Amino acid sequence: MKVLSKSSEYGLRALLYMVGKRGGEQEYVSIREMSEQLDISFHFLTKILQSLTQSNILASYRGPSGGVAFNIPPEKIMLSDVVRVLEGEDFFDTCLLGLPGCGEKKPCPMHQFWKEIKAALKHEFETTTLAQMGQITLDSRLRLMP
Amino acid sequence: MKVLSKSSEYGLRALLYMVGKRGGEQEYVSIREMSEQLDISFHFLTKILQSLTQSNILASYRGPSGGVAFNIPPEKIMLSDVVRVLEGEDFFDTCLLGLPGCGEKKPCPMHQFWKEIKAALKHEFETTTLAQMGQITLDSRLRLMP
DNA sequence: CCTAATTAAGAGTATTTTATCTTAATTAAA
DNA sequence: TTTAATTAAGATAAAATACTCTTAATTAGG
Ligand code: SF4
Ligand code: SF4
Repeated sequence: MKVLSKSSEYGLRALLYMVGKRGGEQEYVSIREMSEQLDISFHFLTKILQSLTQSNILASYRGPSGGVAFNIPPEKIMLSDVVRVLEGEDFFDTCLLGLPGCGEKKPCPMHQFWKEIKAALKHEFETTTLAQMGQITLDSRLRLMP
Repeated sequence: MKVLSKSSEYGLRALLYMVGKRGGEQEYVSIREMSEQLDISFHFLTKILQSLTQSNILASYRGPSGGVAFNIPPEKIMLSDVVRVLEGEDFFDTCLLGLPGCGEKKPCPMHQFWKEIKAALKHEFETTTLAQMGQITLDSRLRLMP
């Protein structure tokens, strides 16, 4: 059961790395550094973070000692914000069986159940911030989980 | 959020078609017929059903008026049985962030939540039978949902 | 026995996702 | 002002998934 694409996975890992890193404030974090620390393809990660920059979740700065930084404090960035950018707007609105147009009229026996699961997932993503995720996450997970 | 692969989607749709079809008993249903009625590639569907046959969920019969039939009554086939065959054994055992080895030691803030969601999903799939799904499903869904 | 209808099996193709490579633009610092 | 470090952007390639084609095996019925 693959919930998130590699893009989201890598994107989140990078964002969590950034949360863990910023001791004082808004310093630009090098994408190269992150790609090496997290063992993610540099160019791939660059693109992922680019789209987060274009969505104004991150700000970027080119040139030596450039990188990306939070454009919004991570206490205010919900996981759903990230996922919506990287997975698409309809991420929380799919049919369990992969069929289009979840029909309320004559639902299958899983419809109600799936509806609830989706709502729970959505709610959790919409109420969990990057900062919360970051609390425990940095080296205990990001580096050690292959 | 793509939960099931196309294989599972098509496989389930075919199985539900079969549930809806059998008026009396165990007649072999032609794969060609199903592929046309459900608008699924014949050869692709053949493979999917082949693996269900190899897993003894279905029985097959070659030659004129051959096809596939339930080897087990659909009242006793759980959705999880089908999904485990078509998606793999570890379908219900993945990490939300796509990282391997769900670690109980220092879990991220979503770990417990995701664990519960997974358990709920698993439970629902393990307690819902094909027959239950079939009750309402046949033409109201299978044909009309593109 | 012969033919047509069917599933089985495996090779081959197409599409999507994931990853890499190349070049351009920007910026700090020597 | 030159150089090196960096992100931006787009082309290309590899891998995974989804789908198609070809051939073989099986079986009912003429
Ligand atoms: S009724 Fe079932 S199959 Fe149809 S859209 Fe709802 S969950 Fe999906
Ligand atoms: S702690 Fe979070 S990221 Fe790690 S395995 Fe559990 S759910 Fe996945």
